[in-house]
This record gives sequence, C-alpha cells and structure tokens, in this order.
Amino acid sequence: MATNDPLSRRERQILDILYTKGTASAAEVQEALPDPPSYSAVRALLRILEEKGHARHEAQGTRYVYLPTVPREKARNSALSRIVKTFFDGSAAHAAAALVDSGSLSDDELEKLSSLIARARKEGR
Amino acid sequence: MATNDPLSRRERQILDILYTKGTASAAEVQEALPDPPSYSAVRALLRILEEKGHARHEAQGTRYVYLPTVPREKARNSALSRIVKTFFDGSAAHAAAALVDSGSLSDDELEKLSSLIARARKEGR
DNA sequence: AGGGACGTGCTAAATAAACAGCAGGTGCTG
DNA sequence: CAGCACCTGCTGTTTATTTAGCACGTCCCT
Repeated sequence: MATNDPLSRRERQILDILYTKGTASAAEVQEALPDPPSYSAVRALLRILEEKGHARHEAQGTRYVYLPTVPREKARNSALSRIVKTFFDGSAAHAAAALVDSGSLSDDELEKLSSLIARARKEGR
Repeated sequence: MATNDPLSRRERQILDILYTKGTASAAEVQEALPDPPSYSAVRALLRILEEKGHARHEAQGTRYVYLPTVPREKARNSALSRIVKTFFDGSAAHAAAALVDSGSLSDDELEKLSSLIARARKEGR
C-alpha cells in the first residue's frame, strides 16, 4: 500500500523500466535491465514490487504484463520535484531554464513552449 | 574513479544531501537523513562514497566536510536526462512544459524564461 | 498423445548493504 | 591538568537484497 518507501536498487531499476515502457512482461524487463540477472530473479523482484504496491500485473492471454500502480504523471511530477529540490534550490524555473539551455529542443518545440508560457502568464494573473 | 555505478539506497540519499547542501559534515548528513542511523553508520557510508569516487572530504579546521566530486551542474544534467528518458519519452520539451504547467513559477520567472527561449531560438537557427 | 518452449509459484542460498560499537586523538573549559 | 565533548579510523555483526533453482501447468506443434 505504501508508495513512498525506500526502494532498493533493483526495484528502482525495474520500476523505471515499467515507466519507460508503460507496460512490460517479465522477459522484457529482464532484457532491459543492466547486468541482467536470471529470469527467475527478475520475477522475484516483480513479485516484491507488487507486494509493496508499486506494480501490478494483468493477465494478457496466458501470460502476465506488469505495469506501475502509480500513474505516470504523478510519478513524474514527484521525480521532477525531487530534482528541483536537490539540484535547483527548489526553483522550478531554473530547472526549466536548464532544459531550454540543453539545446535539445527544436525550433518548433521552442515556439510551442513559448506560447504555453504566454498562456500561463495570462491565467496566472 | 567510477561515476556511473549503481549506488545503494543510503548512498544515493547521502549524495543527494551533499548536492542539496553543497557541503556537509557527517553530523549534518546524519540529521538530514530520513530514519537517521547512528553517527558511525553515517561515517561508514561516507567512507564508501569516497572509495567509490563520488564524494571527497576537505579538512576544515579539525573536522571534515564532505562534498560531491562530480560538479553539481553535471550531476543535475544527467539527473534531468534520466527523467526525460524515463517519464517524457525522451522529449526535453515535454519535461519543460510540465514544469511550466506545475504552476509554481512566478510571473517574473515566466517572463525571464520566455526571453531565454527567444534567445535560444535566435541562436539555434 | 508426446515433447518442447515458455509460462508461473515458491523457496533456499549467496552476496551486498546497513548498522553499531569501540579505541584513540584533539581541543576546549572550568 | 582533569574531564568533557566531539571528532576520526577501523572492524565485526545483523539485516536486506539479489540471486538461482526446482516443481508444476499450459499451450502449441507434429
């Protein structure tokens, strides 16, 4: 039931894979894992994640696919806010600036972001 | 020497504290730690972080202060790119949008960000 | 229907992480 | 200068994590 208890290294890695892929079978998790352990080790970890309430499985035909219980959007917001707190002295603005400065945004993306900001400024007043 | 080996739970917590505070004594780390263990346990962890090359200490008067070896800016960029990859399908733009949408930016910050984007668009062409 | 490929549940063993305690050293304070 | 408070170095033990192995079930293919 808990959702903010400390995850072990492997647990974190697996959960990240689930968030990246959205959904994954045990075999997919295994191959996405760095230094992949045995298949049954992966399954054991998945079971633990389920027990802790971070993941669940759905029967898809005869096999299971695993997925995170906490919705992606929630998880990503809390991941962002953790980073903001740790590396940007709590300033989301600085973090956003770092992303813009990273140079990985296309011209088109920059334009869209710009209009998003314009909208936020209107709403915010 | 290594900088991208898997850190254990406590190691990561401590390193995060060092990045948050910039610099910290063993005692400060201890009190910032959730569920703080004994003082000597903290010191043991700090020693491990040093061995792994993630932290170092400087003698300040008679005691030590600890600090990360990897500069904050580098660490934060790699933290950001990890999140972008995991939660935003690799799109830094989406991540930036999420930050803007978080509503935690002041009007002033929005304006500054906007002009930063304008500059990026000029340079980027 | 037999055999192979692939799935699951469970459990026990090896490895890693986390922890606390002790010995000694230094400086400060009364 | 004796005692206290606080620091460091080290080491052994406990607890959590990570892992592999085995038994069994199901589907599919020939």
